[in-house]
Amino acid sequence: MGRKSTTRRIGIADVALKAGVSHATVSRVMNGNFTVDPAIAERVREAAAELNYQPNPVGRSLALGKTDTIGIVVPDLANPTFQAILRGLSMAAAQDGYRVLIADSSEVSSEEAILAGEARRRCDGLVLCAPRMGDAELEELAPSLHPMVLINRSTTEIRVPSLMVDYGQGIQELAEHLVELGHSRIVFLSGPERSASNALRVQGLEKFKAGHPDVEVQLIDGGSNFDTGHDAVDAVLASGGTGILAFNDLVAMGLLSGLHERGVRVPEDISVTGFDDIPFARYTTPPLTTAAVPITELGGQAWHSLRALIRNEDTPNAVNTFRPQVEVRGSTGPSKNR
Amino acid sequence: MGRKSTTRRIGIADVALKAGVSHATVSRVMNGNFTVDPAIAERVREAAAELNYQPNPVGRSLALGKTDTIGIVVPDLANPTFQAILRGLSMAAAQDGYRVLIADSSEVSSEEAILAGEARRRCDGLVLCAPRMGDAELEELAPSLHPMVLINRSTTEIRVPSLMVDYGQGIQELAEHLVELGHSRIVFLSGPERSASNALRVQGLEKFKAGHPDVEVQLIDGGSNFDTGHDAVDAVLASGGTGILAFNDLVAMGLLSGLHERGVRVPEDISVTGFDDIPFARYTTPPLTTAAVPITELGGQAWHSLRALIRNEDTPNAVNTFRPQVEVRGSTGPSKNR
DNA sequence: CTGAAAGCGCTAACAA
DNA sequence: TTGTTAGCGCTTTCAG
Repeated sequence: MGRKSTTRRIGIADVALKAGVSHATVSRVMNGNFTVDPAIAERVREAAAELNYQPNPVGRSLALGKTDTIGIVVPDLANPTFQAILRGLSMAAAQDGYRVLIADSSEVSSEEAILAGEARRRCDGLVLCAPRMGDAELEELAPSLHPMVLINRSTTEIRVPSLMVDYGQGIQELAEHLVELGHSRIVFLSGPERSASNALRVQGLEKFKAGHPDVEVQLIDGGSNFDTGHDAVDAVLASGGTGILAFNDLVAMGLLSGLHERGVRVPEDISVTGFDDIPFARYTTPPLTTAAVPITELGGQAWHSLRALIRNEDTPNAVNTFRPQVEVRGSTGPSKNR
Repeated sequence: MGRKSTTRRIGIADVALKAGVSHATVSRVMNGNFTVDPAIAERVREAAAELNYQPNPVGRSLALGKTDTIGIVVPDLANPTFQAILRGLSMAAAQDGYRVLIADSSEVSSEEAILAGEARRRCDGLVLCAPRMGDAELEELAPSLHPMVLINRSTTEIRVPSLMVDYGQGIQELAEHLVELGHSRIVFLSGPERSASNALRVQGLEKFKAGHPDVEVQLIDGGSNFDTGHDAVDAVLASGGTGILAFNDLVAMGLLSGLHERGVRVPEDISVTGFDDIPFARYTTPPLTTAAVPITELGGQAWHSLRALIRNEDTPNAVNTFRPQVEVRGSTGPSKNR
C-alpha cells in the first residue's frame, strides 16, 4: 500500500518530529489557527520552511471532503467558444482559489455522462457546457451531478442553474439588420444538427419570418467550422440570396474566404453576418458584422453561480439569459436590388 | 471532521454491508481482482449497481499515491498557441485515462512558481509551458517539480525533458522566402520582451543577416496580439520595408487589417508573414504565408514524454526540437523593386 | 478465497 | 494551549 517509495515526500509527521510537537499542532499552524502558542508556532514554521514542507492536498481533500477543484465538460476544446468559456471560468475560479479540471467529450454525446460523472467525483462542482446528450438523459443525470451549472441547456431540476445565450434573439436582430439594408432574400447557413443553440437560431428565424412574410428565408445545412462556410459557397451562390446569416463567426470566415476566391465582393454583391464576435471577427476583410456574445464573462458568471451552489448560498436564478448584441461592421451593406 | 453531511455519498462500506462482505472484497471486485469467488463477485457487483456506487477517487488517490491527473501551467489561456497545446495534451492524456488541471499565470512571472508547485502537488506530473520566469529560478525550481516536461524552455536538470520549437530556423526560412521574392528591406515586428521564443527569432535573424549582408533588416518593438500588429502600421510604413516578418499570426493579422484600412495592398505593395499557422491563417485575406508549427501534436508529445517520466521508463530525450515549416500563401509576393 | 487491520496525509473533536 | 485519537474512503498486506 501507499506510494512507491522513490524520494519520499515530506509529510506533516516529519515537520512534527523536527519541531518536537504533534501532527495536530503542525496542522493548526499551517491553517493559521491562532490558538497556538506563538513561540511554538514559530518553531513549527521554521521546521516547515527548513524541510520545505507543503501540505499534501489529497490528504487534505479526504479529511475536508472538498477538493477546491471544479470540472468543466466541453464538447470540443478546439471550438473558440468553449475555449473562451473555459478561460472565463478558470480566471474567475482562480480568484477564489479553485482550479479547473477539463474533460473534452470530442462531440461524442455518449461519452458525456461518463466524463461528467468522473469529473464530478474528483471535484466540488461541475460546469456542463452545451451538452449534446438528449433531454431525457440530461434530466436523469442532473441530480447526481449537483452542484452543477449548465451552459446553453436547461433542466427542470430546480437546483441546476442555467446560463443561456439568446441565440434566437440575436439571429432575429441580424436578420432585421439585413432587411433594413434592403435584403429580401436571406439565407441561413445552419449549424450542427444536435446543437441546441442551432435550434434556438432556427426558432428565432421562424419568428422573424412570421413578422416578414415578404422576405424569403432559405436554410442550408452546414456545420460549425471554417470548412462548412468555405464549402457552402456554391450552395449560397445558387440560392440567389444576398444576405447570408452564418451559423457563427467561423462559418462566416470560411464563407468570406470562399466568396473572395470566387471574386464575389462583400458587401457589394453579398452581405455576410457571423455570430459570437470572436476576437478574430474584427480583423477579417472586411470586418465581420456579427452578434456579440460576452462568452468570457459567461464563463465567469458560471463560476459565480457554481460558487453559490457550493457554498450553499441562496439558490441562484434558475435561468440567466445573455442577450447577444449586434455589431455592425463591414461585411454587411445595402442590397443591390434595393 | 469529514464532509458536511448533506446527502451522504455512497461509500465502499455501504456496498460491503449490502453484499454481506468486507470492504476489502468490494475493493478487490471493483479493481477486477480475480482472486474473488465469482458468485461473491457477482453479488458485490449487483449491490454496487443497485446503490449506484462509484469509488471515491480522492480516497483512492491517497491510498495509491497517485491522482491520474496532470497539471499544465500556461502564461495566458487567451493565446491560441497555448490553447492548442492544452488541447493536444488533454486529448492525449485522456487516451491514457488522465485528466488535466489548468493553471493560468496571466503572464505574471512571479506567480508561476507558486502555481506550478500547487498544481504539481495535486497531480502526478506537470507541463510547464513557455514559463516567463528567469533561468536561475527555473533551474532551481525544476527538481522539486519532477516529473515535469518543459515547453519552449530548457534546463540543465537532466530529468526534465524539453520540447522546443526552432523559431530561429523558422524565421530564417521566412526571411529567405522574402529574399527570394526580391525583397531587400525586411522588417521584424518583434514579440514580448520576456518571451524566450522571441529571443530565438531574433537570434535566427542575426544568422540570416550574417548570410545576407546586402539585405537590410530592421526591428520594431511589438507584442503578441492583434493590436500589436494593427498599431504598428505607421511604424511599418515609415520603415520603408517591403517584407514584414510578424512575430506571429495574430500580429500579422492585425497588421493585415491595418494595412487594408490604409489602402496598402498585400502582397502587391507589401508582403507579410506570420508564424504558427493557427487555423485562422489560411482564411485571412489574403491567406497568410506563415511558418507552421504542429502545436497540437506538440501537446500530445508533451504527454508522451510526461507519461514516460511518470512510469519511470527510459529517460526521454533531453531536448526534442520541432521544426516549423514554411507555408507559402497569398500574403507574400514579388517585390516591386525587384 | 476472504476478513481484519494498517496505513496513505490530513483535520477536528475531545481530553488533558 | 497541546496531544491523543478517530476518521475521511480507499488499497493491500497478512493471517486464517
